Amino acid sequence: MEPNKQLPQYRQLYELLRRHITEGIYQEGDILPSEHNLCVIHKMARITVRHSLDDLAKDGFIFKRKGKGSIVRNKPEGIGILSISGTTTAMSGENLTTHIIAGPEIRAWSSTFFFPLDETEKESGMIYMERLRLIDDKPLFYDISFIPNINLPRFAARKFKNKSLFDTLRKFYNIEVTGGEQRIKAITANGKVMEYLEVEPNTPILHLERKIHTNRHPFSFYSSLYCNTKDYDLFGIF
Amino acid sequence: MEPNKQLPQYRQLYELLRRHITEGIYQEGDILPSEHNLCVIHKMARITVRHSLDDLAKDGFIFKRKGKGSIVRNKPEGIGILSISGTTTAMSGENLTTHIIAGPEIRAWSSTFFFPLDETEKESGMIYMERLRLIDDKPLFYDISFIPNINLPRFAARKFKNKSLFDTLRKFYNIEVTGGEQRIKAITANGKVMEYLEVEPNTPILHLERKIHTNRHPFSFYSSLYCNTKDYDLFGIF
DNA sequence: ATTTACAACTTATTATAACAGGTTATTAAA
DNA sequence: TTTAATAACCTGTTATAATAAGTTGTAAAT
Repeated sequence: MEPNKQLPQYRQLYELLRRHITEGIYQEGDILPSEHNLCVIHKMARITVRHSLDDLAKDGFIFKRKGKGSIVRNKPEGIGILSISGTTTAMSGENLTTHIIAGPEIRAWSSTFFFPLDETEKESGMIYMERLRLIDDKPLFYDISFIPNINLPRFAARKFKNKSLFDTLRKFYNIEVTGGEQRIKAITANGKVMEYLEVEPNTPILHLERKIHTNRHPFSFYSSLYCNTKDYDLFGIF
Repeated sequence: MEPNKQLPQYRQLYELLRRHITEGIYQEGDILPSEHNLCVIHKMARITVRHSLDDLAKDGFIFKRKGKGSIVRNKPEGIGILSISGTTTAMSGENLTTHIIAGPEIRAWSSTFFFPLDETEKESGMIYMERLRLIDDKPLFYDISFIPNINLPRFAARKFKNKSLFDTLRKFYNIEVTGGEQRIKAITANGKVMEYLEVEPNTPILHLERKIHTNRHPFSFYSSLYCNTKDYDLFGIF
């Protein structure tokens, strides 16, 4: 139960290298230490190191060339929200703020929810939260979160301003995001979306409905995200 | 050089299981043979089997539960275009047709291409192709492909009607898609997009710009895809 | 000066092994 | 009958090892 045992080794190395890349210790075009060197440095088996590097590649931080090494990528211009990262960590460099519009508060599920729910989730109700993400004080995301109210003591009382929901879940509840599924479509702005994103009627808006899986089975949470892609694109790696 | 050595073992098993799932040999909720059993059946090491299963999970065909097994997923309603698969294979069950609008023909690159190009790509020109994908005779995708004209003999002469570009590249040129990057935004229909997708002006349309990486470094190809998400969502796993 | 051969790196793939911990069904105890 | 312990399965994680194959720089040969 010691804190460094909380995360599996491959995840620890992933987080370390990712931090070194985002902090600029490794820059674009730099070659990371070879897999063998990483083994020696961190006292890990090669397969463990490779697991970390494969995840870094999957998330777009590096690409690998046989016979050469693992090369740090040019950070994509867009927003990495389509990857596993939450929006806050993906935008670390820029002037991103978060505004709480509603909640967190406990509600009952809507009868027409956008993902199928199991009985446990339905019975427990959910924690509802509406947040607005702004870049340089211009609204960009309007995010509605639905979090099943299962063994999350004091959650509704927490403050989320400028904090990543992902980080909060990890830090206080040991919940790791392991993946998820999403539906994406283009809609036109109206009603609340129009109001919060401060756009004209019928502006095209990206709508994502996401189910986010965690390491605490079968705990998932849900997000309905509206994004004004006029100035920023969403960016993803596959 | 024997044909079954062309693909690495983990890829062969991936393709086999994927085919068995899409063909219905394994159905939703079924549990695949355990990793140990797959080892015995296919004479592979466990780590190789796991590589295959991890890829199947990444692409949304199965999910894994510790202590239980690898469970076949309910096929998502939407379109798995955000995964590594091309559109044709992702939609195998439904009435999907492809209509060639322009090309394939050799052109010069536009000076304002949506991804940065290296010198080799610029010098070689590209193969240009416009295709329309229809489901039940209703246009859904309008896809513009840009393929660097590097060592692809007779490519411009090939017929692509109802054939996946991905499959053609794999079959005739041994080019495997290994991943890619994409930018996503919502736009309003106008001009060609409006015409081909048969929508009213200002209909919201999903626009994807994709760079698709292959096993033949540094060969990538590019696609600009417009999608009418009125009746179908795009679906992705992360 | 140019080419070729080779050594020394790298990642890619595969193999075997072990232990931790979740799930399920059976068995034994209450 | 109900409950608790247990065995037998499963995946998750880590470790060590070996071979194949791509890349690069150096040294030898031309």
